[in-house]
Amino acid sequence: MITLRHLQCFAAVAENLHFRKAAEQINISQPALSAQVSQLEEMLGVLLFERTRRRVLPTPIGRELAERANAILRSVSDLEEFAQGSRTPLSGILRLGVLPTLGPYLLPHFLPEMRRRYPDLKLYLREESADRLLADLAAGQFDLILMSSAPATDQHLTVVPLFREPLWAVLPLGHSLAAKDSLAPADLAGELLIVLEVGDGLREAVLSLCHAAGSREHPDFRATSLDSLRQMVATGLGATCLPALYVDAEARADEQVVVRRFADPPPSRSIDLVWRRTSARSTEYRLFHDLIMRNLPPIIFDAG
Amino acid sequence: MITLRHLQCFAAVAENLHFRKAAEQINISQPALSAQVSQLEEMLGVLLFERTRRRVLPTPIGRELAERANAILRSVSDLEEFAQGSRTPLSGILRLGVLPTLGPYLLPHFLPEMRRRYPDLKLYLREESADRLLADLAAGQFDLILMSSAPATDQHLTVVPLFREPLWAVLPLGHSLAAKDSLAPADLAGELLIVLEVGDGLREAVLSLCHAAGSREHPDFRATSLDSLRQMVATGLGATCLPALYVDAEARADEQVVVRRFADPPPSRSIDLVWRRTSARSTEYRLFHDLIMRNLPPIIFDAG
DNA sequence: TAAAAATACTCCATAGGTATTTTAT
DNA sequence: ATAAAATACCTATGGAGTATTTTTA
Repeated sequence: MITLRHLQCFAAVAENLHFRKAAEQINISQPALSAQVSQLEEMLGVLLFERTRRRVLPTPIGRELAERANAILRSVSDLEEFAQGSRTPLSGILRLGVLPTLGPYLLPHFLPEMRRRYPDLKLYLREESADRLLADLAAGQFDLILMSSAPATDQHLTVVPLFREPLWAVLPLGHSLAAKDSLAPADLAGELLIVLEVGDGLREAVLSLCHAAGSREHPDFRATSLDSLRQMVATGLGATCLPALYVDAEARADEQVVVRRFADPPPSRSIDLVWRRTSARSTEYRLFHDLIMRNLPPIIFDAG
Repeated sequence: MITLRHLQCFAAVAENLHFRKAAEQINISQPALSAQVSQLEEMLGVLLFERTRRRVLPTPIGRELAERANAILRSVSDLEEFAQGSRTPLSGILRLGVLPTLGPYLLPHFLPEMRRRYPDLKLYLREESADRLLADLAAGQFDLILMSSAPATDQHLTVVPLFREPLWAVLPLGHSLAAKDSLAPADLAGELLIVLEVGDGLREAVLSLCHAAGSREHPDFRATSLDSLRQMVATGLGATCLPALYVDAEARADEQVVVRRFADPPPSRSIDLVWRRTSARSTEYRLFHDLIMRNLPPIIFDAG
């Protein structure tokens, strides 16, 4: 079997065109070097050098192979160097999974600082439902996920709470509740609330709010995205609750709907950062956590 | 030191995501495999896999490094394969040195068959003077040279005579000797012959002809290429002798000059194939020799 | 004769094997 | 209890060293 040692010896001789000098260069004895080179020639079935006592010359094949050997040795050095470089925190590739109702509204807040502080980090982003996020994290498709209400008891996971994201009431224009500055849950009594089709923390939070307030899920309409939810409210189908980061980014400027906050404590969903307990780079993920927290807009208050 | 074995073991685990299966794949025991992988992790200072008893997952760095490791292993296989392939005769690179007064007129004769029979041969051609050819052959810049009157006594060289190339007389239009069908050297008595500036067998042959015939080198003009020699004859500066392959290719069709052959035996220069005695591939060079000889035009007669 | 590579030989590092333990579900 | 990887320990291959021989200019 060919070893890197063979290639290293071969390359040294090809460079120095002299066995003794080559041996010195790589700090082995000349006989050891000779042995490696002849062994390589034996294995390849090819004469690599013309040897005369005066000079050592690579054969035509030897020249070609020397180039290839050097390329291989360089690749190995590169690999080592890459591994070395990867030890600097938050560099290399990080595959982050995130909820579709969270990613587009949270990420813009911290990505600028992330790029500034960790320019060597390549963030691969994919949006998935909560179920998929957990499954793909477990399967090794994600390194890290951002989700709502992560299962705190799973022994395989490390779950770090980030914050609670408040919900805001979103009403059609001219709705009677629009007159109030802030709402209590009970104000929603009797309302029909449009909720999301699939659960990602929002549906659950809104439903529990309904339960507390004596309001009901709209029997005919469900939405599959926050944008469509807002559109449906705008067309007067009913009211809904939307998460603060979304409201901040998209809904506040929409003049077709009215946005009202809840009186403290508002309904909210929890947002967590989750990784496999066995994952290396936990310390890096903590840095990631800190970076997100530093960049939260004032609309968010801390986890509790 | 990282070895290919390390990379092979690492790649196998990255592929199988299972130590025992990976060990089977590369025919070693599972503990040996584990040892190699942890040793590699130790050396790189990086965790390559997350190990749980249920599953083995590459870390982000591990994924990147696995790709690199695979690339390296592929390169090594390629190298071996290349060496294997190079054992077919006359394939790969062959650096051929040739005289400027010979190459352009001889090569077209055998290159077609060469390409046909040895399509994998890459012929690197460079034209140099005889001195340079010998020096660069000795220095390993050429694998093989085609020259005239190679030094037969040099112990470092293998010299194989190819053929003798006859010289033809080339005269200005209307020259008195143009009336004769073939010339004897003595016919040139009193003529002024234009000769080449540098020696590559031609100058010497022509000068010895002069000596025998009682003619003289032209005192005012010398040429540095066969084409300029012919031009100078065409402008009436004097007569000259040109080698058969050149005459065949270029001078015969020139209506500005008259070409006349010499009676047997004509003046001629010897053409030899030369390589370093220590060179591998001697048998290939013999094949090269045979191929040239098979493709000589009738104008040439064999070496003797 | 001298300079360089190849050979002879000895030694030891380590890759690899078998048996066993550890670990986590 | 089980499945998988890690650990312990032993063996033997072969890489590397020193001393010497061979080769050829």
